Parts: sequence; C-alpha cells; structure tokens
Amino acid sequence: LTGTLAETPTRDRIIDAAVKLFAERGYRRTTIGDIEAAAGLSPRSGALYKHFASKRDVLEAALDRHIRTLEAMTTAMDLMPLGDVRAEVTLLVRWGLQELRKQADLLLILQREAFEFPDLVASFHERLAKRAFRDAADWAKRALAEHGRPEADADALTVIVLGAIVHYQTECATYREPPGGVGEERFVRALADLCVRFVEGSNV
Amino acid sequence: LTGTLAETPTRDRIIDAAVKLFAERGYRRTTIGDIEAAAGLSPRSGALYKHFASKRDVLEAALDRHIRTLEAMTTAMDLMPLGDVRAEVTLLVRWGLQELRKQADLLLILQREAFEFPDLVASFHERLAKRAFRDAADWAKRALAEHGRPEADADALTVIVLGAIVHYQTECATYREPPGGVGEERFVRALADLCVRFVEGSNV
Amino acid sequence: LTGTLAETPTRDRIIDAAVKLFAERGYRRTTIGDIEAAAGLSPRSGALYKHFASKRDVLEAALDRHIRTLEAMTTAMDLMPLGDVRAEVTLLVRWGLQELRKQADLLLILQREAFEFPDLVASFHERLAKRAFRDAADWAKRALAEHGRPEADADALTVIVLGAIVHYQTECATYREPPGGVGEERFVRALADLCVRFVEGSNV
Amino acid sequence: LTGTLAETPTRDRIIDAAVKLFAERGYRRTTIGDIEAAAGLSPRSGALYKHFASKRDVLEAALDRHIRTLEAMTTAMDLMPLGDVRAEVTLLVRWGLQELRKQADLLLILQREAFEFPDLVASFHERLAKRAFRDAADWAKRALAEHGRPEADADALTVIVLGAIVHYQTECATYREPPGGVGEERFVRALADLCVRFVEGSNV
DNA sequence: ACATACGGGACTTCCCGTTCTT
DNA sequence: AAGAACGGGAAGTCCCGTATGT
Repeated sequence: LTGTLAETPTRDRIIDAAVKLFAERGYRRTTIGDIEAAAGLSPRSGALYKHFASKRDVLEAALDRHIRTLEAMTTAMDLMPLGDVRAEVTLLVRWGLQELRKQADLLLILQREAFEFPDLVASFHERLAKRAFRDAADWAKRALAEHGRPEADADALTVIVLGAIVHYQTECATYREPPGGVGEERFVRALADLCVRFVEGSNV
Repeated sequence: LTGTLAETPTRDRIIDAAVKLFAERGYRRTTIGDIEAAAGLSPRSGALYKHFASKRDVLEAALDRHIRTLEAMTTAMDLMPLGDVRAEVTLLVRWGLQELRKQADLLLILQREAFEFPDLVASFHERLAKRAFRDAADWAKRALAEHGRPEADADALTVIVLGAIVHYQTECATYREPPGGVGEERFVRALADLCVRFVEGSNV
Repeated sequence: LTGTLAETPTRDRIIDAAVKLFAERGYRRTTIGDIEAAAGLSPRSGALYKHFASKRDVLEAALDRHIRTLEAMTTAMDLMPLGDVRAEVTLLVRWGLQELRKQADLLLILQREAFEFPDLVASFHERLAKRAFRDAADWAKRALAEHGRPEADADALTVIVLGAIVHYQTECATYREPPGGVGEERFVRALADLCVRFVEGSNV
Repeated sequence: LTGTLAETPTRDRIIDAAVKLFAERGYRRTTIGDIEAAAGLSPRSGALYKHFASKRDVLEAALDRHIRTLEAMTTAMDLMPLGDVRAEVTLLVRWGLQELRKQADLLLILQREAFEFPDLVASFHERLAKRAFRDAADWAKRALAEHGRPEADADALTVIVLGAIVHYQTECATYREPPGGVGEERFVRALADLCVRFVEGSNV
C-alpha cells in the first residue's frame, strides 16, 4: 500500500522535526510530545522511544547526521583559485553566507546549548569550524604571498573576515533584518573592497 | 548593629545572582531556588516573590537596570577625534571588546533567549545596539570623508568591523580561547591595519 | 528484573509512611515531602499526588484501611467464656493492651487531631470504639448475672475498666515508661483482683 | 479614663486567649494573629511581641502560670481522712474530675504537643502528675492497711483508679458526651463500689 | 504506535513568624 | 500599639520524560 517512492523514514522525520523545533524554541522548551506531533506521530504517545533512547539521543543523532553530510561536501576552497582577489573573496563570502544559512538551525542550537552539551559543541567545533578556519586561512596566506604581502597576519585577518560573515548571518537570522539596513549585496561588496584594497594597495 | 556601609539591597542581590546564573545555565535551567540561594535567601522558599512578580520579571529588571547603566555611560565616541585613523580604530576596537566583555553575561542571555523574549531583545537592540551602530557609522563616515573617500559604503564597513569585534568576543566567551589562536593584540592590530589601509591607500 | 515477590505498592507504602510520621510528629508538622521521602519517592516532587488527592486524603485512606482490617478481626470476645472470672478478665486486659499497642499510631493520631477532623474521629469512634465497649459491657453483664450480682452497673464498671486499660497504654506510649512504675504484669493482676473481688465477694 | 477596677493586664489576656486557642485548635494551627485578635489586639500587628519573645514563649508562660497556681492549691488529700472508705473515694473521684475539668485546656495541650515540646511536658509531668500519683497512692496504702489488706498492690490500684478517672474526663471532653452513656453520678458510684468492695470484702 | 500510568522538577501562591518603622 | 515589610515553609498544580501494557 506504500507508494513506490519511499516515504521519509520515521527516524529521519523525527530528526528533522527536532532540529526545527530545537532551533525555534531551544532544547528545553521543546518537548518530546512536540517532536512527535511535528513528526506525524501521536503527541505524548512515547512513540519516539521506538527510534531513540532519549531526548538527548535525538539531538546527538541530528548532529551526527549533519556532520556526516558536511564532511562529504564540496567546499568553496575546492573551486579556488580564480586568479582574481575580488572574485575569490566574493565567492568565499557568498558561499559562506549560503552555507551558514543552510546550517542555521544546527548552528543556532549548538550556540545556545553550548553550556548544556559542551562535549557535543566542542566536538562539532573541532571537526568543522576549525577545519573551515584552516582552509580560509590557508587561502589567505597564499593570496597575501602572491601579492607581495607575506608579512601580513593572515590568521588574524581570517578571524576578522570570517567573524564578520558569521555575525552578519547571525544578526539576519536573529532579528530577521540585515544589520544597519545593509543588504547582502552591499555587505559582500564592502567586504570584497576591504580585502582587495588590503592586498593590492591604493591602486585598485 | 548594621555597619555604616549599607549592605546591597536584596533586590539587587537577586538581580546579580540571576544574571550570573542565567548566563551560566540559561534561563530555563536556572530555578527560582537557585537564584534565591545565590542571593543569600533560603532556596525554594519563595522569598524572591517578595521582590519580583515572576521569574521573567527578574530578567526584565536586570535588563532595565543594565540599560539604565549603559545609557548613563561615556562612550568611546565622546573621546573622538584623535586625529589619526590608526589611533582611532585601535581605541574603538579596544573599547568595544572591553565593553562587550563587561556586558558578556547580559548579551549572552539576550542572544540565547532571543526567541523566548523577542520583545525584550528587540527593545534592547533598539535602545543600545542601534545607537552604537549609528555612532560608529557616523565616525566612519567622517573619517572616510576626511581622507577623500566619501563614496565608500560607511554603513557596510561598520557592519563588517563591528561584526568582527562582536564575533571575536563571543567566540572567546563561548570556547574560552581566542578563535584561530589569534590573541587580542594581534586581532586589534590586524583590524587597525585593515582599516588604515582602506582609508589611506597603500602609502601606509 | 522484578522479583517474584510483589513489592509493596506505592499507595500502601505512602499510607504506612504517613501513619508513622503523623503519629511521630503530628499531622501538621508532617509535610508531603516527608511522606514522599519516607515512601521512597523523591521529596517535594509531588509524586504523592499521583495516588492521593490531598494530604487529608492520605489520612482518610489510612483510617479506612485500618478500619477495614479491624472489622475483619477476631476479638477476644469470640474466645469467651472461659468459665473463670479471673481468667476472662486477664484475657480481656491482655488482649486489650496488645490491640491498643498495635493500633497505637492510628489512635494517637485520632486523639491528637480530634478537633481538626471531627468527622473522621467520630466515624472511627462510632464504628470501632462503641462496638468494643458494647462487647465488653455485654460480657460484664453476663458475668455479673452469673455471679448473682445483676443489680451492679455493668456499663459503668466497663467504662472504668476499659478507661483504666486505655489510659495505661496511652501513658506508656506517651512517656515511654509505665505510670507509677507499675509494670504490665502488676497492672493486669491488680485489675483482675479488683474485678474478681467485685464479682465474687471477699471469699477470693 | 480606666475604671477603678484594674483591667486584666494585656499579658494575662494574651495567655488566656492562647491557652483557649491552643486547646481548641492545637499549637500549630493557632496563629499569633489569632491570639492577638482574641486578646483584643489588632491581628497580625505584632503587638504580642511587646509581651512575649515568641510564640513558644507564650506557651511556656501559660504553663508556668498554671503550675504556680496549682502548686499553691489545696488538694483533696488535705481534707483526708474522712473515716469512711466510700466517702473518701467519692471525694477523691469528684475532686479529681473537677480538677481535670478545670485544667482541661492545659492538659489537652500538653497531651497533644507532647512530642513537639517534650521538655515542657516532662517538666509538667514531673512536677504535678507524679505528685498527684504519690498522694493518691499514699492514701490508698493507708486505707488498705487500715482494712487489713496491706498485701494489696496499692500503686497498681492507684494507677487503675486514676487512669479510669483521667480517661473518663478525657472522653467527655473529646466527644462531648460521657463514654457508654454513663453519667458522672453513675461513674462515681460504680468506682466507689469497686473500691469499697475491694477493701471491705463482700459485706458491703 | 498509542494510551496511560508513574515519577520528578519547578513555579507560584498562601500563610505565618518575626522585625522595623512610625 | 499598629502597619507594613521581609523571609521561610509547604501545598498544590502543571508539565514533561520515561516505562508499560495493548
């Protein structure tokens, strides 16, 4: 009686629902019943426990699935170099914003529950955030060297640029409007300008 | 028998305790009893309700007191201009990081509980964050104009710089280590470099 | 994993704990939390309310269970007659003291809370105390008639003898020592002497 | 403006009110406000604290005043001997019932709060109850010796008779009706009969 | 997979003892 | 002496995580 197209398995529907709700309301305020309802199960029936041992287990599974997906993913770095600083920075920023937007739910959860699940957060940070930073810093180092500015502090500059990107996206997600009324296009262009002028000097 | 130095009133002790605990554990995980105990009252006695109508009321009072304090404060802008872009940026960044550090507890709470108390967060954002952004953007506009770059997007640049600062501080607070191993000195210098090169061109 | 011997149901554990504590400290001084803790539940968790509607409800259930048990019980009267006044009085007194001792907790509670729960106490008195009095008075009437003393006030004598027994036990329970240093054996013998001499005259 | 007849001092009015209320409702259920109101003070004003340090202090003062009064009192023993056992027993029982009735409030309180104020109760018991027992037992010993029954257990008989008296009064006070429907006259006569027959044999 | 039962945590309310101010 | 303020204890309720029976 089930169609030929496999329906999403209950387990995955539960994870999807949980991530959405955790992001919306926080881990504590989301009840098992909420998750069950959102996953199409009968609320407060305990049906979730057929698939997960506990509430925490749902969160762990969500993170695990997410990390697995990300690790299998192509990053912007794989597309470099483009031979032009402005193009490369623009790509980097756009790709970064887009990634952050796609991962917004998980990132929000991790950020908020950092103190409740320090181990989960630390592991995530270790496996993904640091890798992203390394990739970006490597690219920066190369770009600066190519433009005769090897003495510049590539790591610090990466921290600045990535921080600006992450914060921009966070603000958009939190307040549902771009900070300072600066839309994404202006943000990307300004960031590119800043980087280009830094590596290339006044002769832009 | 009470000394000449007035003891901290219970109401304030409660607010202090609550802010500390909300920041540490989150709003939901902090119980009235925890707050009472930390404020020197008897836990689970309900004594807190002699001073506040509800748990939420405590948070509102904390924000209110905080905002009042901040509004009465001198900002870095009051010390401008210093006549030198590097000096000014350095002052701005240092002062910003310091302020963020002092307000870390409240900011952490606001960020985490943004969805539970949207009105509180919005009001805070309205009354403080936007003002800070305006001040910084005004300064940027003036600085860019003075250096013959009035066409630059001052607002967008401000968003970038402030975002980088806020994010840097957030990361330090969350993971208890500077992002990318970049200490504060390097961070400040790199940000100053970036700004100076942007406004002054390559002849630094 | 649960053994073959059924554990005492929570409801009964609560009643047992409550009776013990009510007797020890009184109804008011015993908190729901105390009862929960003594019944193996988590104190102040409210778990008791899964089994009883209120604190008073626990007391009522205890009385109810107790009365039910007592009503199903064989009394000393069922063993009469023994054909000898001394033997019968001795049996009666011994059995009475023993019963009172077994019911000490409930009786102490009833006595102390008489004014707070007049209806409970009255119902208990009606269903048990009066019945016991009637049984004893009937026996006395018969014994007196058999010994040619039908004119004696059997009811009044029963009030005296039962009163002495009840009070003796009460004192023992309250002060944890027999009144006047008179141990149980001496008490029983003296009471038997008194009764025997009364019904049989000086020719004892 | 105060009349020539000294009004009862507030302190005494408080004690009277407290004893009455403690007996009616028990110590815990009687609030300071209740006592103040009953003493003609404004309830919950704290005016009681002008006269007593605490609630417990009121009870102690009541006991103290009571004991002082009793110790100054003539007892039935001071009227002995009457030269006739029946007369003496009747006097003893009547006087005992009357005393118990006058002291009913205090005795009720002591009995109920025995476990909460063990020291107070013990001290009362020591100073009054034991003395009464000694007096009665001494009288019994003498009466038995005079009637040629020195071998009888005077202490045990005293425990029985006094116990019957105390219990009779307690029942009357608790249920507001004489136990077994036996009025005071019948009770006194039966107790006298019992005693007379015991000391004098069948030739009554 | 559902419905229900059980147990725990925590908020809030009520009430009361005590103190301070007037 | 009165009134208000403060602090503490505890009842009762709500909600939720989890186990169990069906």
